[in-house]
Amino acid sequence: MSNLNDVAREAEVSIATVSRVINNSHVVNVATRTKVQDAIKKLDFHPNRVGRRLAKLKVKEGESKIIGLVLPDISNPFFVDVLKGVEDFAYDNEYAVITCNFAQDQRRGKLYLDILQSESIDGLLVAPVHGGDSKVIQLVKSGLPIVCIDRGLLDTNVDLVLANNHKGAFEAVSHLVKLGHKRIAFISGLIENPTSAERLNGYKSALQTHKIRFDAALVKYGNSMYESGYVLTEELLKAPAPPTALFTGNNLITLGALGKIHQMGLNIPKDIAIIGFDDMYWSISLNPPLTAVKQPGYDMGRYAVELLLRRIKDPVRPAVKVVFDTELKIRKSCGAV
Amino acid sequence: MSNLNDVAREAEVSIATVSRVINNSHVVNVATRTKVQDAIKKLDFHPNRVGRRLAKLKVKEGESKIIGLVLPDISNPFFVDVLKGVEDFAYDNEYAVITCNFAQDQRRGKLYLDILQSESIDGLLVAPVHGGDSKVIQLVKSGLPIVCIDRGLLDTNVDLVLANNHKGAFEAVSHLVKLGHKRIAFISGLIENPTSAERLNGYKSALQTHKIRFDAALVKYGNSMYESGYVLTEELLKAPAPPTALFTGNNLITLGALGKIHQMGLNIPKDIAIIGFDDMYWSISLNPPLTAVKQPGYDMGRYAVELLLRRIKDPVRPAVKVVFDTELKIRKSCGAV
DNA sequence: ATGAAAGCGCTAACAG
DNA sequence: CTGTTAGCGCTTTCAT
Repeated sequence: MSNLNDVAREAEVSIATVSRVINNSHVVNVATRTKVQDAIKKLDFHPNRVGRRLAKLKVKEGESKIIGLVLPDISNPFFVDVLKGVEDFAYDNEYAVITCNFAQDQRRGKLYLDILQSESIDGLLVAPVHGGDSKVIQLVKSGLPIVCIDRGLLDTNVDLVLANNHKGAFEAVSHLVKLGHKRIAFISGLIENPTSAERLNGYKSALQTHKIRFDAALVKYGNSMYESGYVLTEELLKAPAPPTALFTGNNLITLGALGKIHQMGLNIPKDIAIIGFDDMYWSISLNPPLTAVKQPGYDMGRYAVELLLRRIKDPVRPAVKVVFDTELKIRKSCGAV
Repeated sequence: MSNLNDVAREAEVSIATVSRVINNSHVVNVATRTKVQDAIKKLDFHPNRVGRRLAKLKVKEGESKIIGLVLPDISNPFFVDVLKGVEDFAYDNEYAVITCNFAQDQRRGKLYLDILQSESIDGLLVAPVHGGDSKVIQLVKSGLPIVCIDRGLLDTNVDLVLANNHKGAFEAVSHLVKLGHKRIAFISGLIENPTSAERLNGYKSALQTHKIRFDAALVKYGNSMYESGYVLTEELLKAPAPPTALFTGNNLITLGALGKIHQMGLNIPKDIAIIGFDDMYWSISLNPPLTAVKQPGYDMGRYAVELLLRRIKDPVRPAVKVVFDTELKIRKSCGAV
C-alpha cells in the first residue's frame, strides 16, 4: 500500500500538494495536479482513511466520511429495508456506513456505541431501545450528530424519522371492524418501545371510535420477536372466547402468528383474520397474501441519512421530527366475518 | 473525549504507562495500575481506536480488532443468518465488524473493498461475486487475511466456508422423484456464481441417478432475486408441458415463485410441488409449510470468523475448505404426484 | 501555488 | 518498572 510520501516522491512534489489534490483543493496548478494524478494512478494510491480521520480530529468539522448505524434487530425485515435505504443514500454521498446489530441486547448496544464513538465517526443513526437510553443521550450531549430512527429520545433535542404508528394501527383495526369483526386481538411488541405503545394506542382509538368495548383479554404483550407471536397467538386462539381477527404488532410477530395458525390447521381468513403491522415485499408470497400496514422503511432510511448529513453540516439547526405515512395494503388475509 | 494525555496527567504517570495498562501489559506495578485505572474510570476514558489503528500500522501483526464483512445481498435471509453468526462470534472475541452490502452491484462491491482496505482492517470475510473477482484476489495477494463465505476464489489459496450445495440439491431432487415427480423444473440463481452451478449440477446428478431425462426446457436461469423467481415461474407454469414440481435455487427465488403460484391460484402441492434451496426460520409460517434445503448460515458465519482469527494469528497456515452439510427439512409443500 | 512542519491518539522500541 | 521519543498517514497553518 502506497502512501502520500510515495506519491509525492513519484510526482516530485511535497506531500502537502498531494493532499491538496486528493481533497480537490482549488489552489493547485493544473500542471501539478495532472502530475500528481498520474502518480496516484500509477501507484494505485488510495488515501488511508485512518490517517485521515486522525488528522481531522483536530478540526471541528467532521469529515471522515463515515457514519454509524445501530440497529436493534437485523432479523426484522423492516430494519433491513431501513439498512438498504441508509446504505444507498450514504453510498450516493460517498459515505461509508458501519452497521451494528445489537440483537435487542442492551449491553451489546452500549458496547457498539462505545466502539462507534471511538472510531471517530461523523454521525450516528440509531434506533434506541427506549426513550431514556443514557448512552445515546450522552452521545448527543457530547455533540455527535445523531438522528434517531423509528424511536425517539425523551427530553432530548434530536432529529427523528419515524412512521405514523398510531394512524397505521388505527386504519388497520378500522378496516377489520368495517369487515364486521368485533373481537379483534392485538399482539404488541416490546411495550417499552414507544413504537409499540403508539400502535397499541392506535388500536384502542379505533376500537373506541367504532364503539367497541376494549377487552384486556384480547391484548397480549410480547417482545417483538417470532417466538412471542407464536406462543401468544396460541394463548389467544385457545382462550374460551377467541378473537375473530388478529392484529400483530410487527413483522416477526406476524410470522410467528402465521406459524401457529397454520400449525393449528386454521383457515385464514375464515377461522381467523390477520393483519400485520409491517409489510414485506414478499407478503404476496404468503398464502393467503397478507394484508398489512406498510412503513416505508427504505425511504425512512434514506431520509434519515439526508437529515444526518445536514446536521453534520449545520450542528445548530433545530431538530425536526419527520413522520412518514403508513399505507394499508389490503390483500386477502382478512375477509368479512 | 479524554485521551491518553489526560489520563496520564490525572494519574501522574507517563502516557506509555497508561498505554501499557489499557493493553494489559504484565509489567506494570500493581499500585500504578490501580492509579491509572482509577483515572480511566474517573475520566470515562475509552481508547481511540483510530489512533490505535494508525499506530499499529507500523507493526506487522494486525491488532486493530476490526474485521470487514462484504455481503452480496442483505435482502437474502441466508446472508442475514450469516451476518448474525459473524457478529456473535466477533462480539465474543471483542472484534467489531464493518458490514457492507453491495446489493449485487460489482462497482459498489469494489468501492467497499477499497474502503475496507483503507480502514486498515485486520481481516476480511467476503462472498465474492464470482471466482475471478480481481479486487479480492489482489487483496489476498497483498497479505490481508481473508476467508471466503459461500463462494471461493479461483487459483487462490484462501480459506473457504460453504455448504454442500451439490448434495443439498441432489437430496432435494431425489426427494421429489421418490414422491413420483418426473417433470421437475429448476430455477437457478445467477449462474456465474459457483454456488448456483453446484446446485444445478446436483439437480442434474439426481435426475441422472434416477434415470430421468434432463430437459433443458425445465431449467431457467435467473439472477438470484425475487423478481426472477416470479417471472421464471410464470414461464415454466405457462409452458405447453409444465412441470409438476419446482426446485428453486435460493431463498428469494422461492419467495418469488410462491408469489406467482398464489397469484395464479394454483394449489401447492396438488398443482405444483415446490422445494426451496435455503430454509428460513419462518418457513413453517408459509402455507403450506415449505419443504427446503437448510444451509446452516449462522454456524457458517461463526466458523468463518473463527477461521479468520486463526488466519490473522497465523498467516502462513495452509488454507482450508470447510464444507457444511445441508439438511432437507421435509414439510408440506411437495406431496406425492 | 507550493513546501516545511506541527500534531491528531496511540504504540513500541530504547533508555534508564 | 517507567519515561522519552519516534513514528503511523494525513491535514493544515504558516511561510515563502
